[in-house]
Amino acid sequence: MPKSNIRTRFAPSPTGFVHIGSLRTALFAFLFARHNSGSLVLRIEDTDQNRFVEGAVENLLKVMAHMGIDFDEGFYLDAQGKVQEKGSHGPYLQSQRLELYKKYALELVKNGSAYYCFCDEQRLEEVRKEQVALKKPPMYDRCCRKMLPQEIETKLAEFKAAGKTPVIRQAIPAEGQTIIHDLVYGDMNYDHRVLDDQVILKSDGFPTYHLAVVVDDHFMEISHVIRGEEWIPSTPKHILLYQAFGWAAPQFAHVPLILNPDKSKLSKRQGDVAVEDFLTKGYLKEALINFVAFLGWNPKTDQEIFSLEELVQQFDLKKINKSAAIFDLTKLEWLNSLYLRNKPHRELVALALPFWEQKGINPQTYSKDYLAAILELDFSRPTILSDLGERTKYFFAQPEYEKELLVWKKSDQKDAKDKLLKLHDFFFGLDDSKYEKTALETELKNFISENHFDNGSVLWPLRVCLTGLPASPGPFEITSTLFLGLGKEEILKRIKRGLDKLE
RNA sequence: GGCGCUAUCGUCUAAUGGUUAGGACAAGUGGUUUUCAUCCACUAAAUCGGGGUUCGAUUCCCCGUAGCGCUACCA
Repeated sequence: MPKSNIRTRFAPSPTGFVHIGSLRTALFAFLFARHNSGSLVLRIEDTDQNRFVEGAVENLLKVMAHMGIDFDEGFYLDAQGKVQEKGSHGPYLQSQRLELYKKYALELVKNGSAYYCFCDEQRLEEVRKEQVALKKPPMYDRCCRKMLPQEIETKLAEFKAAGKTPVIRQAIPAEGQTIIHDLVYGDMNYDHRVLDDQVILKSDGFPTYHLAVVVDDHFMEISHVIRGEEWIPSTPKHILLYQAFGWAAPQFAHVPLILNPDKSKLSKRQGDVAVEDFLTKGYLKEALINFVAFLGWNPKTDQEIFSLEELVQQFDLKKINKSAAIFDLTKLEWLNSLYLRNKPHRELVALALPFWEQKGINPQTYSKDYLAAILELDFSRPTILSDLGERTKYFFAQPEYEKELLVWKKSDQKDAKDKLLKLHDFFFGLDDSKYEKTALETELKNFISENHFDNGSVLWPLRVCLTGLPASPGPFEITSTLFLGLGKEEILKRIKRGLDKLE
């Protein structure tokens, strides 16, 4: 596929799980790249050594691949499931780019856009305390920025002798302002006086986000930065860094936050935020993608159901809205049930296997046709797959239930027993060829009308002794399906069991 | 505290300088049905407040209010 010059990236930190917000940012970047025939780069921002989680990249790749999001550069999983790197702008792991950051931090020091800071944590803390007490915004007081060249030399030597490394801070211009031209939010103006002299190179030799993101986006030739709204306040610092380097800044598109139902920033604590959690609960990737895409974006039409391909076709940064969206599960559940209902049942079997196994059922011992048939008649019910095992367990084993359940609301125990007896005879005498669903329905309905029975008086007890449940799919389809999987004997056995209960 | 962003039914959102402010989910009611679900029909539900500009503002501007974000050698 011919590529345009549009290059965007997804740059998560390796926290070990994929946050719903991350998924949405990744999705938007992916959609934007694909819609414009651009490239999508995956970069891992592991500059905080304390945060690195083993296996995080592998997990991320797995989840993204499952969701249908793939990257042109960065990392991928090989046939053995091992993490591999690809692309001509690497390395794509920030911890492997340390020399680069250091080099460019020093370049800024040389041209006066950054400076060494020798202040220790204790002093910074005191300054901060004082400022807060005076109700002033807590910012670095730029103490080291005023140092003379000789002082700096002395301090540097002192630090070296003590085996310490000073940090490097960005020197924000004292005056003026920086305007962000955001593709989503429009123009935003920041006065330089409110910008802090941020640390850009830490004493452990790692860069902070601000330096790393600028250096990497520049050298990875990123044309569009798509990231969360929480980054807006530090964007002017990034723009200033680009200027200090003499580099052209990319375009910025900040996307609105996703909120908890209580309107705080979506976080763990308040329920699941990890994509993996939704997947293990049995949410379909299609539903998740569709749902997450509509958090902060919509096509400006009435269409609500979108495949990933359709999203790629219609995606437009201009259609992203500015206000944060609450992450409310009810619509996800609806979407999920919709996708579940529309999914080919044979395809669903593979997805359903683990949920049966959870219930102690071994689905492998049954035919695929039977499993598919079970899903087919269960399909109008579930919103997620996780309760599938519980709901369909009567297809695998005799159900347990109270005898009272056998009695239809408009009938009595004696009648129930009578009907079950007649049903037993009916099924006993029914030819195997008549167990097909529609044929069975015709036969049973004839049987009922010929005998002048009420539908309910017959169908209710039948349904109950087959399922043991107060609510289930219809009796014709259940009987027919049971016949397919467990045979006529099992049906007769369950009716007999109902009769025994009524003795 | 400072800076910034945001503001339409409960939720996701559409629309417009003049409309009965639209759709979807959820809710409620009714129909279909042996049960639940599905399906169908219907109902209720919103422009944060105050000022401007204008013949006319929900829409444009200002102020306020509220919510949120940022304010680390985290990202």
